[in-house]
Amino acid sequence: MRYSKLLIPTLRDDPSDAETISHKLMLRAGLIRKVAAGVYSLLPLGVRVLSRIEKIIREEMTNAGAQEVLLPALQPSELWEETGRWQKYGKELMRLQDRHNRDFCLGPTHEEVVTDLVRNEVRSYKQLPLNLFQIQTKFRDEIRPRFGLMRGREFIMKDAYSFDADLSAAETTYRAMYSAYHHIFRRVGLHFRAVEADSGLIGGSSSHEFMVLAETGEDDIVSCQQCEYAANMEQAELVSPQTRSEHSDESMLSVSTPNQTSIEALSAFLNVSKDKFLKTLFFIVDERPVAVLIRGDHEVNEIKLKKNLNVTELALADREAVERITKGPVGFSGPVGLEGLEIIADRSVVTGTSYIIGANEKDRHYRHAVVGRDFDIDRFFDLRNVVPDDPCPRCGGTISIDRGIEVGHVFMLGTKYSEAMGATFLDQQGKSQHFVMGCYGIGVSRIMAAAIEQNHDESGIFWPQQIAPFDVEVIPMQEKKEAVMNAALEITVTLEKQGFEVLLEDRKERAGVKFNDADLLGIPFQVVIGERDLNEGMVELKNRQSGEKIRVSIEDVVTSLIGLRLQ
RNA sequence: CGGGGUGUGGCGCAGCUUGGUAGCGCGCCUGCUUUGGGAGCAGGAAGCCGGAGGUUCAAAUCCUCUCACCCCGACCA
Repeated sequence: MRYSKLLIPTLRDDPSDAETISHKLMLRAGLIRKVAAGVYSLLPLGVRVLSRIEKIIREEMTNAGAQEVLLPALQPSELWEETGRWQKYGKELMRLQDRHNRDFCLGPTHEEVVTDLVRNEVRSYKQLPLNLFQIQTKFRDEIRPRFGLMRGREFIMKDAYSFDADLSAAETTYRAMYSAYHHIFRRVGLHFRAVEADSGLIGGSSSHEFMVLAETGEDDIVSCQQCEYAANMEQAELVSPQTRSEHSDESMLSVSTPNQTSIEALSAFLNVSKDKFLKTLFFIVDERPVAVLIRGDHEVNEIKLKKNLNVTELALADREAVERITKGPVGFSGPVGLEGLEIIADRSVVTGTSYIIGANEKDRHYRHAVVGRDFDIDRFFDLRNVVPDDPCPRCGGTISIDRGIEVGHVFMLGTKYSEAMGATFLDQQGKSQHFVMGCYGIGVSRIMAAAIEQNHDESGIFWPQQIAPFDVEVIPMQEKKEAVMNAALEITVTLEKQGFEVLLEDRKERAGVKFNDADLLGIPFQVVIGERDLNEGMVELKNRQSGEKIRVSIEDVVTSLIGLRLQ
């Protein structure tokens, strides 16, 4: 393919509205252009990358026994009413009405549509297992779209839904998908890790996320240095709390702490380490307040809080609510004297231990407040995020916390949707049973962004071979010289015959421009053809990632590249 | 939604404090020269200064309102 015929609008400067590496480079390399916040056009090079990713996904999904369908993006509200998600999905659901004022949404996910399809068409256990997948545009009105393709309001997703006769069959399917996902992410050339995850709004029992390790990731991953344990921070369990017994025989003492409203500030002001404090936070659960106590050096994990309280919605109380509950200003809240609400605490808060707490009074805190003596806690749970000092919940080993980008997610759904929508089949005994379902997502467009996050340098992108927009870029230095251009054409044709996709840099540009753009685009190999070398029958072969350049004879170029190509 | 920031030729920015002819670099078009890591010279095209209202003889600049986008937090592939 000729460069001069392709729309590859590269940019010299970083665009002002991009912050992350992948976002900047996708704009600079002419892969995407923004249309609105979280909405992008994919340009020819972007589409080529995407197609290659899709091809790998299709192959692996098909190998794992799934079959491709294409479900509608436009979906009627009725189906969503059946599962209750028309209400529950909230503002993230892109809703619209047709000319008859009937409600529709643009699908953020397809459990409803696929379950509807299967309940209508599948009657017998003999038709199971069934696993349907599609690669399609999803719509989510994200609270905050960001980082280009990383979190868009419209994005391309591969989603698959499996239907099995019973739990053990469903688990077999789940494992097959889990392993197919490993193949997929290995083939697209990403460094990733599968971690235990929360199942979120989609619901269901067990779930794993596939995380690409990268600084710019939006998730924290907890993983053990010694054993195989790895989990999303949202999910990461904590075993027995570290028991600290700081008994104090002194009675509770009110101290002056003018304007010290944060643990950070208090710790400095009183010269006491943060773990000696107890934070008192208020959450509104089903319109009722709950006080949550947690050590000053810890953070509340809202996912765990929701699970332990067995609710799906909760919110941090606003200033007004806090003042009503504590009868004191925000920033000085404490558990002493609170009435009419449940007080719960993280398990690291230990009965009999003395802490510094808010006094529910402006500019005052209490020292020597002892749990069980000066105030009581109704219930203890695992409520906090893991911190680097915590032991691995499985083996007690050392853990590390890294950033990751979620590119895939597999869920065991069970019968949640089949029950809600009355999707049943007849088993061998002729008895009606609900399908046991699983669902499996991959952020296809996000993989493109994640790949760049992992594969770039100061000059630009270096694509993993398997998903690069082209395999080789052929660069004639003096495109006007007939001999040079002929050699370039000849090499291009020969490579194409060998199955390479080749970008021929035929633009009338200076050498520097071609080199810099080539490095920016990140095609894995560059064949540089210059008059000087050509007179000796040689060309230059450059590996974009390593920067290594070798001189090879024209006859050997193709052979060399075949040797370098990953199968 | 809360907090912070930015909107000026295609891209990156200056000008705004102290109102008075809209500017710079890159890119783009023409020509000549150059040609192995973002060329030089000459000529040229291109901007309702995000939008609306106001103040003023006069607004990119001051005031009010609005919209869009980016970043930090709660959601997720």
